[in-house]
Amino acid sequence: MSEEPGDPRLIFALFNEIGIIEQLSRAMFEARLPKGVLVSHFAVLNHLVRVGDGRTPLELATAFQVPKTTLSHTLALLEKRGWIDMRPNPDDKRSKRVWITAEGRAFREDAIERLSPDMARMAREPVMKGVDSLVSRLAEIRQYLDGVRDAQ
Amino acid sequence: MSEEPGDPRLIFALFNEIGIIEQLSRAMFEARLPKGVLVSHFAVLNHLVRVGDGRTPLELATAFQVPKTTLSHTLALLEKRGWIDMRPNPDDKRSKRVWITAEGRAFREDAIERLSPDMARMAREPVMKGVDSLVSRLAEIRQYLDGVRDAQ
DNA sequence: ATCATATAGTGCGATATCGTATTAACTGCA
DNA sequence: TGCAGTTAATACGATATCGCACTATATGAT
Repeated sequence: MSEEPGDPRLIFALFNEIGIIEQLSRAMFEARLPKGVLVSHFAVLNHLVRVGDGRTPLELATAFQVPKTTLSHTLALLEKRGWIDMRPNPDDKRSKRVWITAEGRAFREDAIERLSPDMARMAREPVMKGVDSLVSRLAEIRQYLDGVRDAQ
Repeated sequence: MSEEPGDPRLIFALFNEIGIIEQLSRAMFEARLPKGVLVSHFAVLNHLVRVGDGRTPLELATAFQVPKTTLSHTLALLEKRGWIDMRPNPDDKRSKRVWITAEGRAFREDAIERLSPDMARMAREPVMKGVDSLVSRLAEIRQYLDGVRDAQ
């Protein structure tokens, strides 16, 4: 009656494919972004627009699942470039809140313009057919992994 | 008659999920590996065993889709730790061939032992049901991206 | 055979990522 | 209220990643 257990090697294979695709997509994105701008930079700005700004650094680190020191570094860079403002968090004096500036928004829009042709081209490829269910599937796995991690 | 084009935002979402899962899985793997050993180190040793050693550094860099300077750095570390040998390539005096040592094999086996319980546990999770078709799907996309990249 | 061009690997410098430790502020309980 | 333990952010140091440039060697055209 119990479920047939899957092959552990398939889990290895899954993360292997994901690692290589991550590598390829990152290289592809960064080839389109202006020199010196990495996906990690763009991702923060994009998140601030899509999810809304006024987040704390820790909230952002959790969202991206990166150590908070990594995010601290990224935020310092974005602030130096004038793309975000970090202001004190009135609710917690240890903390801050991150706001995207007009320049940050403009940069993000420009970056999306640069990336869109590739995205649109890929979206038309037969290999991407039914990608919505693939994304759902990956989202489930991501949520599961999130949960496992939090449980540690 | 033409195919309905997919939504470019789904492609963004796809790479976003993949990026986060990569981050999570890497953190999880590295938590199990001995201190100072990264997934990038393990991946090279694993590849040398699975695909066979005697590869050139460039072949390895291509397999992992990382810049050759990155791999050069990794190989230097693995050699310093005694896990690989780099010998001249008799077919091309510019080049080298990479051989895994007995210590390298032993380390890889030990690493797999450390990782296996997690893999086995995940393989039993309902969320991983049908993961074989997911892996196939990702492999197709990876191959497509490889091709696009080579065409540049 | 010569030479222009391409390729394999690495040195170097810039930056990213991450773990550890530190500081300041918060929280909960005596 | 006071204090112990927790938490948010960051400084710092170690290492990873990557682009650029360089050297040695290979290749292909004449």
